[in-house]
Amino acid sequence: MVKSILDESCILNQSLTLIADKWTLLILMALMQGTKRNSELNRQINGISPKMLTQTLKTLIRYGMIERTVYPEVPPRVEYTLTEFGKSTADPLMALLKWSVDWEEQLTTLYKNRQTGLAGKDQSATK
Amino acid sequence: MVKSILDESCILNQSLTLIADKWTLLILMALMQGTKRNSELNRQINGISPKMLTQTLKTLIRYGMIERTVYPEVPPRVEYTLTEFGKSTADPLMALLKWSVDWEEQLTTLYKNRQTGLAGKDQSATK
DNA sequence: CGGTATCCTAGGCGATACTG
DNA sequence: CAGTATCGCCTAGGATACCG
Repeated sequence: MVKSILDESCILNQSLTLIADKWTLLILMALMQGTKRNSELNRQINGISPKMLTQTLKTLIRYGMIERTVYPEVPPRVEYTLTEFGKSTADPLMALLKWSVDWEEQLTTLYKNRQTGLAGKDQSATK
Repeated sequence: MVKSILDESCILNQSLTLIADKWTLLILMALMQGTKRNSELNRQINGISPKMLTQTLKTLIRYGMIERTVYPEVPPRVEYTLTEFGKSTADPLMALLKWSVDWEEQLTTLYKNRQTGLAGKDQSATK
């Protein structure tokens, strides 16, 4: 009997709307290791653009999931740290990581074969 | 020592690209209860449009996460079931559900206050 | 009922350039 | 180095209407 799942689906819907985002999750995951600077995150998160980094960080600050600390130094230094709320995402995130590793083969294959465009679309323009 | 997280971040990136989608996760979650019909899913998943339902189901079939069964009856009946691969998402999904319930208050507040537009934007047009 | 096809708009997101 | 602002593509995804 898993009826409760559907009862909760509304909450799930909300949480997914808020954080079910690739960059959001990747940033949270990266910060699980501890405080990091903007440039570190930029380097470690494969493929994120500076714009999306800053933007997502700001959102996470609004959410109260991370904290921003500015050090008044000459070469400016800003550090980001997880709050307790942010840290609380560790459980689902680790479960997801484990799953990703367990199914790595399928996932990699799917990733490579994933469609750039849409299902029945003409692919002649596949640059 | 959590270095491995970053080493795996590429796989995480891949899996997130594939399934870190609100509707995808909601559908998987709904099917955890067992086989379901199109209309059932449509009813139980809060706010999904028929188009997104069909589209996401098709993607999940391509991924090999669900199976589609057609019953050649007069009022057509089609059922969707999780494959083993699909079922394997139960762990991360349940962890996420638990987290959502644990932090329900914050999430609901954030959800209500979430911005429709962008950060520093003019909100005079907030319809 | 289940699914497809078309239209159409908001906004995600990269690229680029500029401030402190 | 950290961050903002601007432009512009291009896609997600809702609304609507039509087939088997």
